Amino acid sequence: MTKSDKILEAALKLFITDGFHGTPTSKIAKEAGVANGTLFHYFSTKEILISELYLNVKKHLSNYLNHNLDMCKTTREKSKAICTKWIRWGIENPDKFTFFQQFANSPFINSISREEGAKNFEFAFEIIEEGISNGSLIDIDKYLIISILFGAINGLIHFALEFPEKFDDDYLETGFRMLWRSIANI
Amino acid sequence: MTKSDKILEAALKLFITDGFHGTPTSKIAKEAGVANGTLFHYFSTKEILISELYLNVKKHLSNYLNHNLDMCKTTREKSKAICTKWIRWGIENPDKFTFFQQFANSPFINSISREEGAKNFEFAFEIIEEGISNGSLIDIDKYLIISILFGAINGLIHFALEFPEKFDDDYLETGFRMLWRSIANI
DNA sequence: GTCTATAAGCTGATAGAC
DNA sequence: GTCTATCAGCTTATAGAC
Repeated sequence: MTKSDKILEAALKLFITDGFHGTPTSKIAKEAGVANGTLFHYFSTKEILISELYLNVKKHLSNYLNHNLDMCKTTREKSKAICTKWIRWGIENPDKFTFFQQFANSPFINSISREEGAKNFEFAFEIIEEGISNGSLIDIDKYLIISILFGAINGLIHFALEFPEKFDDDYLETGFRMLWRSIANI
Repeated sequence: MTKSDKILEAALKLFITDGFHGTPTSKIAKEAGVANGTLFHYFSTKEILISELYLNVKKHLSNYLNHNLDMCKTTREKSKAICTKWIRWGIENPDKFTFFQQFANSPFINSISREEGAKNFEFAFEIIEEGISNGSLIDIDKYLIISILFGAINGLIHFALEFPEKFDDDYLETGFRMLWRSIANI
């Protein structure tokens, strides 16, 4: 593990407990086991460190969602794969999930363009588009479908993180059935 | 408007653009048109100021949701009233909504107990319970229903704030129909 | 209650040796 | 690339006059 990775890992851990501004760079360096100056060698400002961490986590999620996705044929299968994987990702990576939510609801997100935000997630939009044109999804704005889906998935992850004993395959089944009923054209 | 209210108003405005730690108390006082010391006369620490603001906003939302709710009879009517009002509240109070989201996803929320978080929203849980027992809602954990609903409503508000021209009565109709289909027992 | 003045402590970032 | 030493500026909070 490179020093750069150690710094990002330490930052993630501290950010979710103390917040962005509440975490001094000195503390990040200490937690990462590197000198203060080393941090600024890799990330010239604190803000750059934060956005690189965000891009990192976003990439990690999109890779996770994309994995083996081409094995699914119908819109429903693809949607199910994405939704359940997303929830799994949240449960398996609670720190990354929390950071993602924190960042998405922080003023930092404004410094990132909408294109950059949607980058690596084009495949999700394509699936929604495909579903609308083949008639399996209701015919409304694809961004609206994504917004609702995204919000509901966050809700499912929040619940499962709060009550871990209730999380199992059944939970994923039930959860997806609820999501699907809200967007399916039936 | 009291000085105390002016301080809270200024804090809300600054927090959503600069973040909690990114907003100095001196700036809040200046924006509110009061002296630095006056701020600490009303709120002995910055943290207390932040949580009081949160309780304030939460109360504002719950009052908004509760208004004339007893005119609704069925579970569906009550649910619809709450969901559409919640979305309206978000559109009419974008600053409060943004602050609420920011706070809910910040480390500050951890200093507040779950009971305190759910306070003033007991009526929503009661409606869900009622719906489950009278068979109009699917029979799953009420906290799960709330989590999904809450997430999806946030998604609907986010979308409407981003594309204000798409927000109208039709939007609320379509939005609620989607939410209802996911939780209704049909 | 409201203000001004102030301090102790911390923060992001730099300089320069190795 | 990595470290130590250091600073200039800002931050929360207090003290005390009015």
